[in-house]
Amino acid sequence: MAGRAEARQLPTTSYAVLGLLSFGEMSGYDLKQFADQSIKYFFWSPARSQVYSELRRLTSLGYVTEQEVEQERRPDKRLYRITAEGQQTLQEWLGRPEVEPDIRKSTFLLKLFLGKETAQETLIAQFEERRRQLQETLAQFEAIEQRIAGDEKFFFPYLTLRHGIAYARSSLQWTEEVIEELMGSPTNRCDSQRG
Amino acid sequence: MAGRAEARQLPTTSYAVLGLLSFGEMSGYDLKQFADQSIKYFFWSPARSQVYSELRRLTSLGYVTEQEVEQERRPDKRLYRITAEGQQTLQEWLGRPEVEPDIRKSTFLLKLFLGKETAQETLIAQFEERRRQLQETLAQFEAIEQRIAGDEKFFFPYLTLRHGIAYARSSLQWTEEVIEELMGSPTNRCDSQRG
DNA sequence: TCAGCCATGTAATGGGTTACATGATTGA
DNA sequence: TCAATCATGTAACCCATTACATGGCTGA
Repeated sequence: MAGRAEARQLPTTSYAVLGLLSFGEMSGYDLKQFADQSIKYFFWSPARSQVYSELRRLTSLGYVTEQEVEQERRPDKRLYRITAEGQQTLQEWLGRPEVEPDIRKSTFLLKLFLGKETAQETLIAQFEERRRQLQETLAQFEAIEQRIAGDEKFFFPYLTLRHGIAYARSSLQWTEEVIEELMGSPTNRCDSQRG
Repeated sequence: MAGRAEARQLPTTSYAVLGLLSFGEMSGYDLKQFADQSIKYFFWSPARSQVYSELRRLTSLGYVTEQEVEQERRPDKRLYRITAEGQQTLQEWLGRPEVEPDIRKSTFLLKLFLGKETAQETLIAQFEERRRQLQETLAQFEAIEQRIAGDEKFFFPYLTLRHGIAYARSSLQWTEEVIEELMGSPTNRCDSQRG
């Protein structure tokens, strides 16, 4: 079953799921929660339905096995465990030398790019909201940092966290600089309200 | 035609196209090139086919008009121009107060998160490649900066560029710190080759 | 009583990519 | 001669989201 020859390559998302399962046996529900507390910040926050269909695919490929668990006071669940073949597939992927560039989608920066079409007060208000969000994120990250810093078990997650913190700080600084610039120039460039 | 009542809301990508057209009349081909030199870095690098289908949609909604242009030494082309209704739709979108969080997808950080499954030399090699890419990007950005700094016409694009530069620098610094840490600890944490 | 957690799924839709298709002109 | 640029499109595929569907337990 699942001979490796016909293996058309998997989407990155599949490796993400496989990777999360390398931390231990989980249900689909657990997996979604785990993702939302970790890789969501730099990779992926899956829809519930996708988690379950992804797990079915990995099962059919022989990369994970499922085990039904009956519970009394909770709905029954299925626990998924990575197989040796899954481990091997995961490590092969991790070991590939190419480094793919990041994908980013920032509606905020898109709107800024088109800022000439926007009223200045509106833009400033959006920047202030952005600043608030960044401060919130940064605070969350720093709280997590305190919990896991120095813990060998979370060494690699900790490194990604530090990346997030560095980004939040630098982005925050840029935000504050731009707010000052926008406020310092009283309606100088284009008051483009024509509607 | 295109009464606004039935307007089910557009995907962000449509506003991106509309926004690029607010810089002036263009063909689909031009638009793709423009995107690849600007918003690609923080929002979107479209497939050719998507550009054309997006333009057809905007045309059918009345937000842009197309004009066929015959050329002698080049294939004929269609030039697209934003309409007053398109302008209005764009500005309405730009003016919305909510600030959507960014979406990021970094395969690199995902692999780092799962670093316990990876051989240390492999990880270091990937980091060095990452550093190289970041240096390259940074150099490109700084070259663009020299071209457009101070130009009123590109004030808002310039702000987004500065964001990109700040990010590249901070990310580069983090990268170098981690490389040193990974090299400084000679195979200390988990030599996890079990395959 | 009511929100929120636990737990899993199906169906419909659509955004976006890849592959396929065409073909003239320009410059190395 | 061969690659690159200019220029537009169709068809197939699929990843991913949203909406719909179910239902018991826990704690405020």
